[in-house]
Amino acid sequence: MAKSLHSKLTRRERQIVDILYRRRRATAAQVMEDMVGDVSYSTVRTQLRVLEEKGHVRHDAEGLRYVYSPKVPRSTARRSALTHLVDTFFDGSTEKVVAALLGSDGGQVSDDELARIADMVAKAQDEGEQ
Amino acid sequence: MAKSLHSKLTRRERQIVDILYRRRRATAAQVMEDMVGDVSYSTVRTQLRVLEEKGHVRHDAEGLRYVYSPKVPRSTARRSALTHLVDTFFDGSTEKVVAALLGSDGGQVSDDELARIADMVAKAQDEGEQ
DNA sequence: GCAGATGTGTTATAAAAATAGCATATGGCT
DNA sequence: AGCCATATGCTATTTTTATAACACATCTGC
Repeated sequence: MAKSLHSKLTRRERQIVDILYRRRRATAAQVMEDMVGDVSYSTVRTQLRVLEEKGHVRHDAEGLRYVYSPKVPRSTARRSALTHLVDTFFDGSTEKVVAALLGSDGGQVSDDELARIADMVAKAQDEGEQ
Repeated sequence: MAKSLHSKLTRRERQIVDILYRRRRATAAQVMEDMVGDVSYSTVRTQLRVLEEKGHVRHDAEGLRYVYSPKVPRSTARRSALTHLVDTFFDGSTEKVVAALLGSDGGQVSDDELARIADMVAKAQDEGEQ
């Protein structure tokens, strides 16, 4: 099994990369905005640079400023994270994840809801993955 | 939004706690077995102790030895992790996660498969969550 | 009842991570 | 042209993490 990309990042690094995945791309200033707790701009920049050195992140120089983005494609990271989560918390059971996703109120899944699943899945598939 | 429990753990700590979630409960020796790379028994024990001090893990003294388990209920950690993953990689879209789970071969979802989802969900719900 | 395997308690230390300061460059605005 | 806000480049330092050694306790089989 391919080891998750995950595991090589430190706490802060993970936090930053996650922000980049959410935003797709962001400047140091934007990343800083999204950080919990207060971290100096300088610190964030340093982390981004280190992340780049380690090969986890890249930047495009846009005019003057750097716009950072994760080097690993979102779809790849996604699958990796999903696999890890399913293994760790759901005994490798896809069904259990689906159940957890749908039963977020802790309640039962009605027939109507099942019908909705079909629609959701079909729709998501149509959208095509970036 | 409640911040994920996740974020407070270091890399190794996260790795260890994940092992505990997979196994539900484990001795230091068992945790060591599951660790990637080789880490000494002593190291693992130290980490477990630190995790316990920090309140992430607890142990039951069973006869002589300690059996460790995560302090945060699996179901809670689960939901938290799932939420974080959905937000980070799936734009908060439950549908997209379901699609990713089902389309693991990158292919389309057939009607048969949709029928299977219904079964899976119903089954998972029956099992009831621990 | 003793030797060896398997545990725990405690403490030390090297390595890595997190944080941030200072110097300098650029772009826009008046 | 000069100033200010916003950037980057480089470097230093503190804090945290990760690792493991050593000492002592308990159980097990002979």
